[in-house]
Amino acid sequence: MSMDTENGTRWLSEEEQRAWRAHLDVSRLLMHQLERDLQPFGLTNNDYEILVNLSESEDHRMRMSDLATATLQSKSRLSHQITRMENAGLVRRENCESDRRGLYAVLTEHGWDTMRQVAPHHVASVREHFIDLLGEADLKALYASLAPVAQHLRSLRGRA
Amino acid sequence: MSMDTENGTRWLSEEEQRAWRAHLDVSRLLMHQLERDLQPFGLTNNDYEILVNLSESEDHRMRMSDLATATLQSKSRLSHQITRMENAGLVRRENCESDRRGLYAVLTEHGWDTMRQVAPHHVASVREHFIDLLGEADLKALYASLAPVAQHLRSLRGRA
DNA sequence: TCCAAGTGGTTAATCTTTCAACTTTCTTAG
DNA sequence: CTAAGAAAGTTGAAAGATTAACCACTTGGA
Repeated sequence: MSMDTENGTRWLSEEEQRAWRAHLDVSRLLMHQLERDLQPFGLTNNDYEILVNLSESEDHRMRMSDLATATLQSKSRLSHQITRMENAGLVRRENCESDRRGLYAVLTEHGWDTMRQVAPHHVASVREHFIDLLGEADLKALYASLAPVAQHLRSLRGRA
Repeated sequence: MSMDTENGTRWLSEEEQRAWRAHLDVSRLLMHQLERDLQPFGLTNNDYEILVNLSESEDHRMRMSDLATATLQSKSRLSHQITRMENAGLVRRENCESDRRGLYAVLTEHGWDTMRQVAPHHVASVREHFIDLLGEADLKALYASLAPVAQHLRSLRGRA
């Protein structure tokens, strides 16, 4: 059982380094590229993700908290974000009958139209820069590897 | 040759979606977690990455542009970032003899000490939340899959 | 019933990132 | 040798993100 140790630290092996850096680089470069591909439509990655979530929800609406959780943002950040999108006419806030503290973020007509127009381009972008560069076996393996990692990280999310 | 098409768009299959979302989730959750693990040392991921780059460079120094390229940041962002780190005493700017437009970012004593203190914790963090959750085969496969993607994306980086 | 603690969400202040404009120095075509 | 353009870097303002404090409503006991 090797320790690769000097003062007790297990540094990364060559191979581990390479995998780690590849993941890091891809994740940053990819976000950057997707952002650029959305730019012509006047949307950011963040905008788009929210549109997706609302589009896929019952009645095109979601409680602010749920949306925050789904998109991994803080309440505060989401609140600002929704304000901007509201100003852009993509969503509107609506209050919640059953819990008067609560609010829904609701897709507007314009938001829905935008979504329908942009989605195909976005998918194409994801394909071009990621999915289509991987074989089917790669995709399977990738998912199998990363799903547990995501699981682990999500469990840590609720904090200590 | 399936097209999975409706109006010509090749939507993602179940399997593709899953892989894609896994990658997305891991990359965001992971950055978030690493950031949190650096917090006790008063560093951000950004700070840390710059310290790493400088630490690994000849003479603990790097030209601003090279550092910007290496860390995938804009010149402007790096400039601000270095200013902050300069105020924190981690780096200093030094001008370049051979090209009088140029500047070096140089690690200070304090920057180097900080690096030596923090690195072991950071590596532990990377292991705990990523590397050690993957088998050796996973790591190999991951690298093999992602390296070409990174390559592709880097080639697009120089802009249109 | 009442109130203490918890939830849902916003707001203001602060920090970071982006965008566009600018200065200085270098390079190169003529 | 010189002028035009490119490269290196900075700057200030505007946009976005984070933090902490806050208000309004709910809930779960005593």
